[in-house]
Amino acid sequence: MKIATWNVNSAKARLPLITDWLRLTSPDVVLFQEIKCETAVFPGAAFEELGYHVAVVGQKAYNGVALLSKTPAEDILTRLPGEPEDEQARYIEATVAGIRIASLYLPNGNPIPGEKFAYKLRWMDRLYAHARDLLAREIPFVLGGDYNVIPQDRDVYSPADFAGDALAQPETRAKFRALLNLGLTEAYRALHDDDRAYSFWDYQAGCWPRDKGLRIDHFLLSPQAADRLAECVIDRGPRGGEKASDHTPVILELRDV
DNA sequence: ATGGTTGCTGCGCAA
Repeated sequence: MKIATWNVNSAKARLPLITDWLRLTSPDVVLFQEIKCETAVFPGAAFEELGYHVAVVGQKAYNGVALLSKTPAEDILTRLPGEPEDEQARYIEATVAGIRIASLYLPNGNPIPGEKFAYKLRWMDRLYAHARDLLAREIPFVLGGDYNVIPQDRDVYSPADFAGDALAQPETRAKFRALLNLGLTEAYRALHDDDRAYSFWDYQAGCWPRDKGLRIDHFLLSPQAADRLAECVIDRGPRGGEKASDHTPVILELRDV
């Protein structure tokens, strides 16, 4: 089973690029972040035409996540538990082919200090609690998306430039490590030891042509999902095209059972 | 380079 995650930075602005890529790559499951539209105006029909079932949680202008699947998604959860008053559309999770799969858009958290960083840390605590709950229930799962976390200095072109950034703070990294220490596997790093394996390049200051990127889009796997881990690759192709998102897709391959 | 770009919105904000 091939599962892709992609922060598309507007589903509508990126629609032709996305559909071209789906035809080319044909993932079984696709996780989008930053669709930047309300649920009702998400261009789901364009994906249904390609054979996908579509589950969406959107909001006006900001955030928004979606989960596409070639087989139907069941038991769809549209919010991360733990803070009922949180209205931001950052989490969707469903069962596809017997596995819980989530598309998540973890808060950016800048600037620091401030309410946005506090929200990021709370959100990470909620993700931790939820992952722990799924583990306790022995439910196999894959948590994919834009984590807005630079796990290690090697995952950014210039650690010094990000020393004051929410994506690389010690507290941010500690909470990400805590997730791993629950027994989760970070798919890309489990298989690859290379540097410059970026998934995001800022639009500004020629970051893409200069390869000044960050690795912030990740897949975290439960032990049962990790047993099936076959490959994880970053597809830099879509970042180089016209009207590109600032993120590029990451693709996970799980062996069939 | 106290710069630079993009999307959505509504004449700024988030990334």
